[in-house]
Amino acid sequence: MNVGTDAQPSCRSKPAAADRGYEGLARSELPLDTVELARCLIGKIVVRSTSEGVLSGRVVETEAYPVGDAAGHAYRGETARNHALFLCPGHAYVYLAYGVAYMLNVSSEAAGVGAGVLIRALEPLEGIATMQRNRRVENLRDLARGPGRLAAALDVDRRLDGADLCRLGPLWIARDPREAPEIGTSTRIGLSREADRRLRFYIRGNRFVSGPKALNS
DNA sequence: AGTGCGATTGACT
DNA sequence: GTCAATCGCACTA
Repeated sequence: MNVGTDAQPSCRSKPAAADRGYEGLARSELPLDTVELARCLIGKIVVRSTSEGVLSGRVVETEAYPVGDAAGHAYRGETARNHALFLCPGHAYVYLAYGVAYMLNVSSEAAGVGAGVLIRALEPLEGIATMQRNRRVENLRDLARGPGRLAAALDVDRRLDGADLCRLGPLWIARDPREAPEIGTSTRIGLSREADRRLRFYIRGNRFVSGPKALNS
């Protein structure tokens, strides 16, 4: 539980070690601003390192939950559950939605300020066979299309809440050498409050993006 | 202590 | 397209 929250000097970690050809993202490269971070994370690579091996995928869809957003979990202040949202940028906030699916978020804003970015979908890259086993699904397109599916594919749950994504470890973020993708914008998915804000970002035309057609144009 | 309700998914009509 | 599953949290009393 709560990997990397208390004991580690988490806001000053040295980043950027390379592993398996990926180059880790330094915390200094992450925008403090939640919406900017949501855009920045598009096209980055999430790397999950386990005893089974390495799983990875390219981020193709995110949603921002900025300061003052009534739909955000930090809206009513800090609690035991949402503590990780109040860490400095680049920490994992993982929670269980609907009692059914884990959601992987990246903390944003300065330490002490609660906000974050939900990662909603990945294009699977490495460890596809393991992801297929984790998800009990064969179809590549369905492996990590949706926030709960993504977490299941990567074997992410509350154990990784608070993990520092800017350090090599069980879960971290890397650059993608590919050219920057074209990013689309839409309203967020599955909300009743703040439903009209266009805080969802995705790679245009990417088949691993979740959500209805109407939101993916 | 009890209730309502999700940042979803998978099964089914 | 509809809908139940399932559980932790926030809120009321």
